[in-house]
Amino acid sequence: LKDKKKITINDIAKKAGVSKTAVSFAMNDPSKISKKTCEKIMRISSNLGYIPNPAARILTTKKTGTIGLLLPQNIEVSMKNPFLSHILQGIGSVCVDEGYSIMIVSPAKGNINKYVRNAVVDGFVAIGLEQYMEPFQILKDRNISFVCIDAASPSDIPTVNSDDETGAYNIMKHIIGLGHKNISILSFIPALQFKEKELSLIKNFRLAGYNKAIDENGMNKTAFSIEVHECECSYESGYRQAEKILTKTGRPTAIIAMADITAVGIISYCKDNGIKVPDQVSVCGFDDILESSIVTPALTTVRQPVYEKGKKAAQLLIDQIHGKKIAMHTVFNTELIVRNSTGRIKT
Amino acid sequence: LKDKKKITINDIAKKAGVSKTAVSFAMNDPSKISKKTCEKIMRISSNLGYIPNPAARILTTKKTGTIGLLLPQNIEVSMKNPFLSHILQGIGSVCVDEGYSIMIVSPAKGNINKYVRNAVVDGFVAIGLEQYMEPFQILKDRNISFVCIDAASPSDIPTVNSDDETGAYNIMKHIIGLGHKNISILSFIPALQFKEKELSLIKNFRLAGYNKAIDENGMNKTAFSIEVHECECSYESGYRQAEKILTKTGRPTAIIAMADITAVGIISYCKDNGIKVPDQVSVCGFDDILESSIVTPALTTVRQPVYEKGKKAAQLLIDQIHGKKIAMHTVFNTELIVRNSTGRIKT
DNA sequence: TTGTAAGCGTTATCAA
DNA sequence: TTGATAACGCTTACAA
Repeated sequence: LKDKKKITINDIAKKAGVSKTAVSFAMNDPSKISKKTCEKIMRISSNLGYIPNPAARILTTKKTGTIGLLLPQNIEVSMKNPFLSHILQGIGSVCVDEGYSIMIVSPAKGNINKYVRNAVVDGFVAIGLEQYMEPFQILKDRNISFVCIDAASPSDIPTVNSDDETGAYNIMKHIIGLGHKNISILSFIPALQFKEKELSLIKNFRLAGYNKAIDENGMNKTAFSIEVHECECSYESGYRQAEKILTKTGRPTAIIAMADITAVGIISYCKDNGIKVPDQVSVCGFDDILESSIVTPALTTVRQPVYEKGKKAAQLLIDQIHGKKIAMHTVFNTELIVRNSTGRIKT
Repeated sequence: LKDKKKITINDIAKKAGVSKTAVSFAMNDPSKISKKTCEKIMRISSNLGYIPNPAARILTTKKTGTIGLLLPQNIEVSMKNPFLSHILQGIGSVCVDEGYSIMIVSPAKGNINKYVRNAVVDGFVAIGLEQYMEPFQILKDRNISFVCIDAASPSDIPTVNSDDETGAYNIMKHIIGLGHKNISILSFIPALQFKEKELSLIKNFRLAGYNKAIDENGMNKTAFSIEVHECECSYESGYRQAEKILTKTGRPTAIIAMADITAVGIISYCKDNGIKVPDQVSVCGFDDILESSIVTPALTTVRQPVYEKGKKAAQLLIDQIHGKKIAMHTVFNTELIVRNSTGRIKT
């Protein structure tokens, strides 16, 4: 840690009375040297505890054996949403098979560009990264492979998405069908700065889906009172937002969250404050994470294959790194899951 | 991605008619060159989209700006336990402030040593890593800083632990106090291979705690029927284990899991199969994750400060990397949280 | 089979 | 303020 000097390939070569080449071969491709030499080298390097310097190796091989997961929100905030756990499980399932490690690259000290630049990875899976965002250009400049999840990069970059608009449409249709007209939507907080304007597309697709359901309903649009709030995707934020929304007069009879974990927070607030779900307020979400089926009442939501999205993105990325031809745009279907947190409006 | 050749510091130097040194200064410490030169260099490198090669930089600076999180189980399995989300949030909270990225280092292709060797990091936070395990020696050989969570490394390595024995003691005392005598314990699955023998200390500490409560109870030990099963820390495994345990004759009246997520899976199994918790079987866990207070009935458990453990470990690691003197062994207290999933045995 | 030597792309040293 | 030049530690043609 302190004094003990780091052992290098030179030390081993010297001690073994061979060249650096021999040592390198012994470590990487023993077939290229005699068994005897190899054994001697391995014995010595083992005794001295020689570990090849990873950075030096990467500098020449140009292979890191790790992929980056690029997140628009800082890691602490990101991990508050179990959505990310499922993404990570999906990515992980591929990495375990393919032999890659995962590096989480996200804003720190109010800056993400630096970390995108410096990450020692072979490629990135990026969540919610649009082409207007700075990291997008950095990845281009780095000339590195990447795959986008939940983004609409209409460029030469592979994307993995869910059919957000249809999912949103279906759940709003469900809510309207239950007679709700006073509805609060809990949307996302804009993450990375845009060069141009605000147009987080996943959010817009969902809003479009919600609106479509309202428009198609046949009723006069003015019959509805729809409010959109921005909310961090976390249990605590859902809880707090519920307090804000539900203590006002003229409170909504239904809350549609864009993330299940937010909806779970809302349900907890209701429980703690004697508000009956769904009798007094219907609550629903988006994702279908584990927590949604655990909570009581179980959450009505739009299921999207989160694990599969992570898995698909990672597989695409690694195939791309390996120089394979890959599909450019993958869209997964969603499914409306009706459980017990939504119900017909009481008159 | 394909042909477009990577732009290096040489390209910029040539184009700007300056030395590599000047370019390096412009990127890293503009105060060392004239404003005019700097601007010219920055303009050119911006136009060409120059990003310094991270590996090359690290090779000379010997600083990576990332810390490794070393997990004994593969990432997919590890992420099934929300425990890890909380650890990551804690580590993340420090990294956001200190400007570090996180790399997850875990077994892949049935091998972890390779990844521990090759990880480009400034240090590690290791979970459940005992000194008898191979990665421990690799970290030593790498001469790299590391901090262990949930391990008893009685060496010169800093550790962060909970008082597992007391926590386990308290919950077993609670269960015994409710009259239970036929009890199943769901322990961990051994992860990394040991050089010597199996002695995952966190597991042993907890078992010791459970046993202590039984011994102190004053009753004849033969009055008890205690079974210990090994179980992966996941919802699904809990669910499946519940099926195995609860469909046997002479089934236990109480199940003590060493992880909350396992207990949550058990409760779900019971719900799905008409087994009343806690009337027919009491269920409790360890950790106190978010899911434990969401599930119905809410889970009786031992709270340990998971987030704080991650935070503390990361802070210790980064302080150590920065050359500060740090505390060697941190132990957090636990707290028995009695909720509704445990109850007095029905006669 | 083994060794020499040339990169790899930075940063750091030290004159100029 | 600048710019050669020497590390940094490894891999890999190419020679021997």
